[in-house]
Amino acid sequence: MEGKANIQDVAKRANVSIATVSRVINNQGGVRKQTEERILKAIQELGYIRNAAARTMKSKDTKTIGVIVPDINNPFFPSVMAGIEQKARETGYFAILSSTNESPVVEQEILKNFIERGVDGVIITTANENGDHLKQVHEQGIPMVAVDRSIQYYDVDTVLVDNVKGSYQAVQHMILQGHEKIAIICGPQNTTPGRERFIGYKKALEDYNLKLDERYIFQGDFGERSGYQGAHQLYSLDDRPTAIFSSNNLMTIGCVKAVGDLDWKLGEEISFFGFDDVDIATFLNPKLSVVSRPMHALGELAFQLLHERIQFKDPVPKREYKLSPELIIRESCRLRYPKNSPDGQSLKK
Amino acid sequence: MEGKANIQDVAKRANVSIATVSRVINNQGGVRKQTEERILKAIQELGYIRNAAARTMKSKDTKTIGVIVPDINNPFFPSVMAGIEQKARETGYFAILSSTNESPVVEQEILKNFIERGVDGVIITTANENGDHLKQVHEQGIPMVAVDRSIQYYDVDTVLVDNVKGSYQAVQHMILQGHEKIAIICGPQNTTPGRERFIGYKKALEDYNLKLDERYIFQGDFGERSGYQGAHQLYSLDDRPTAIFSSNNLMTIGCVKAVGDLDWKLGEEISFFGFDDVDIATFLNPKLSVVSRPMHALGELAFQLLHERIQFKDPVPKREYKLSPELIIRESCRLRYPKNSPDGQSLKK
DNA sequence: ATGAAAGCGCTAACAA
DNA sequence: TTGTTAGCGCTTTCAT
Repeated sequence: MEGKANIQDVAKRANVSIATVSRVINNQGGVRKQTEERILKAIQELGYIRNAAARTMKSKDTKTIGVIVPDINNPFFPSVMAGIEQKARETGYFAILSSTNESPVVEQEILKNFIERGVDGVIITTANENGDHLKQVHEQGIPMVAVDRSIQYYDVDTVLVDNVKGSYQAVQHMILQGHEKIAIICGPQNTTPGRERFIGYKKALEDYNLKLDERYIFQGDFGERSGYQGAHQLYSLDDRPTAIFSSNNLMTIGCVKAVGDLDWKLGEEISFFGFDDVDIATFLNPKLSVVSRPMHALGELAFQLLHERIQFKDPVPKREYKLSPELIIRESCRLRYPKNSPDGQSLKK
Repeated sequence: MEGKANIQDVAKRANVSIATVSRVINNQGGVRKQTEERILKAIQELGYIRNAAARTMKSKDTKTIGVIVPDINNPFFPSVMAGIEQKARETGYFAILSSTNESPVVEQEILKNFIERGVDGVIITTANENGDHLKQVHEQGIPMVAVDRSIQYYDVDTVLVDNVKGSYQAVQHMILQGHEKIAIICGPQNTTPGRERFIGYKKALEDYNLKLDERYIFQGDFGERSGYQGAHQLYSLDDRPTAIFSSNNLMTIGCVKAVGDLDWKLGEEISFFGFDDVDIATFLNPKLSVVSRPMHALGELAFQLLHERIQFKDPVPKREYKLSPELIIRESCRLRYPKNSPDGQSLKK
């Protein structure tokens, strides 16, 4: 039983033809009970496992989907992946995962590899929103859905988080707490999340008649270090902000670290709101308030859309979903003027 | 160029035979420059991508390895995976990843799927150290290496972290700081890491002539909740410990949370050492001292061993590596008796 | 330097 | 109910 038994071997041992063996392997019925048992036994004894490559050559589909994420070390993605995998498994699909390390070149390679392997579809958070390199997938007629980052030049189903809404609500919350000098630590403006979270911030200020103050806008890069620098820079201002909104998890960590190092009293001298929940949020005193994204749901929905595309190849027009993030109000954003503006509503436009 | 061009199409368009096309695809040389260019052009125009399934049927190997981890949401695994992936890519291999959610049943399915796909090897952190279900891999002659958790009934190359050493050193450090009442929050004793970390603890106590005190041993399950409960239970003791060693990251988080809730002064009334570094470690005051595992190196080594097995099918005897963890001394473990025992050495056996 | 042809292991249409 | 057989797309001798 060492090595590789094939369908022939099984057929021989069970004294039937390979066609019959194939029938029982695929549960197609139409095989006498007795025969089936004999075959099953042979399979058992031989330790036979069917060769997917050979199968794929005939039946075309692989029941496999490819998943590409940019950074496996960012906890956001494993969570999304878990959602995808679960749904996939339930539906009889198998997900193969790969991480690009934010490199478009690597992404290209992986994509090609996926195509070679004949994946039935791909779910991707691209490292290059431009999307030229995704053309090949399109051309091979392989369904695709984008998660968290949209794709510019191709119409693909997309599942996003409503970044604008999330940051709008966070900033709104701060405003209603009485804050007027609200700073933002931005993400890169050439990424969708970076741009959108900034837009939400601006919109909230505008809606409440607060003017945008350049001094309170720090341009970060989604990395921890830039969050740290951001807090330092804001602290160095003569007229310091009373609240900070950080655009992602890593910058939140850096920012909070800096606030601690500066002995800037969190929740008292400086209120805080972050985009994306982080482990440390509940360990700090006060606990961090954050915008939380529905990661698992994102993954589930992505798979669902993909699966529909795989089943019905009809050219349904592109669909785009925006899931709402949730505000988790903890303790890091406190009333600015507890005496003067008890409900904050007085500020409302 | 829509759909699926195959080698035939390319051959036709370039006015050559499929054999010649195959030669250029695989860089086998022996093709006139001019012809090659014509073929390359045809490939380009047709958007041809070779069919891996068909290729595998002939040439046997897939240049693919399968990686199985138990919990993709535990940050330890993505780090290990990153190490594997990097090394694999460098070597021309492709890694497909899958997570079992600690379910032996799912693990079984994934394994079968990997075999069907003809992976050249598998790297696994099994959800079931018993290993019976790994027999099939063995029988198919597919090389395998175990990471972080060993496998009982089969001889496979194994890459572990020296858990005993790590916890020994951590506890030793506490002892040298003057602590005598040192508690441990254990992991499950039916897992290698759980057992070994407990052994290191016991050994350290023994070497320094401290007796094991049942009251200071709390049996956890590697989950955050049990860490929380552990700290509570230890706090409830009349004769409280002066130091706690936590056996893994999640329990560390729970434990520290409880210590905070109990207002048990960390670093003063209660010293602390944890196994595995955690994000929150440097956010607490005092900062947490921890045992840190070389995750990336673990992954790299695992791939390297696997690759050797794949290349040289000779039955080299099983190899087992234990990488040393590192002590990261921060601030959570302080001198117990700064006056009486300035260097702690006096305690030494 | 190039081509013809034999399979790899499987599925599915057609026969019996 | 079961068997025969024609490929799927590719790699790889063996000829030419």
